[in-house]
Amino acid sequence: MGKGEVLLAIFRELLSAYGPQGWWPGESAFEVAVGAILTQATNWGNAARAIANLKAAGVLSPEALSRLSEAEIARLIRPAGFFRQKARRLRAFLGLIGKHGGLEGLFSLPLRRLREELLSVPGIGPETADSIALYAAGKPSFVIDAYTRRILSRLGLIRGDELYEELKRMFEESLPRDPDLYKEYHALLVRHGKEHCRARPRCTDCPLSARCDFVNGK
DNA sequence: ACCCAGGGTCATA
DNA sequence: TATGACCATGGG
Repeated sequence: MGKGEVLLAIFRELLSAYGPQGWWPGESAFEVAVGAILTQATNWGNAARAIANLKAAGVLSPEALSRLSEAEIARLIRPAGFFRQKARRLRAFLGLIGKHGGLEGLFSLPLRRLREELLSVPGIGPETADSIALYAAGKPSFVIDAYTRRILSRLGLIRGDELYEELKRMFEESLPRDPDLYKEYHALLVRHGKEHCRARPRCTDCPLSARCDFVNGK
């Protein structure tokens, strides 16, 4: 079985074990993009509180949020943690949106350019850029995170020290270029990581145990 | 009293 | 290139 087929098989096994994750049910593309920044190194529940605050304040749109100062944004998103940094990052992102005449303009760019533009924003790195491109813009851009790296590493499919872009390329070359597949796969990897593949190995059995080097004592 | 969470940046070496 | 410090809240 080639690596591509293995990755597809793993996807089917995870989907069968956990079911569809229904990730990122934002009411707008902007809300989803804001969520991608707010959830950096932060529990989603905390990011969701911050989003609820923005919504309650009626500023969950590029136009409305742009009228707030950095300090005002910081106050609203406080539950998300790192709130001063994230307020600055949100304002930087708003700057990019303005530069392209709105979110529609930005998201109508070809994926490669959209990714470059997102990465040019201070505070938006590879994972956040891919999360926005995939979950907010609906483009086929696979998201790599710490869970993905750890899971593949435990399965013996990678060494673990590969560069972000390298792992991203591996998934994208192995899978059909389908945004919905990318979304579900990443969400399933996070779900599986939380439940069975923490930093401290303590699992003895899981949906992927047949493939797992750790469980099999290697 | 820890540990951790859907990262990224910057200063060092 | 590669570590370490830093950012900060809330839940388990």
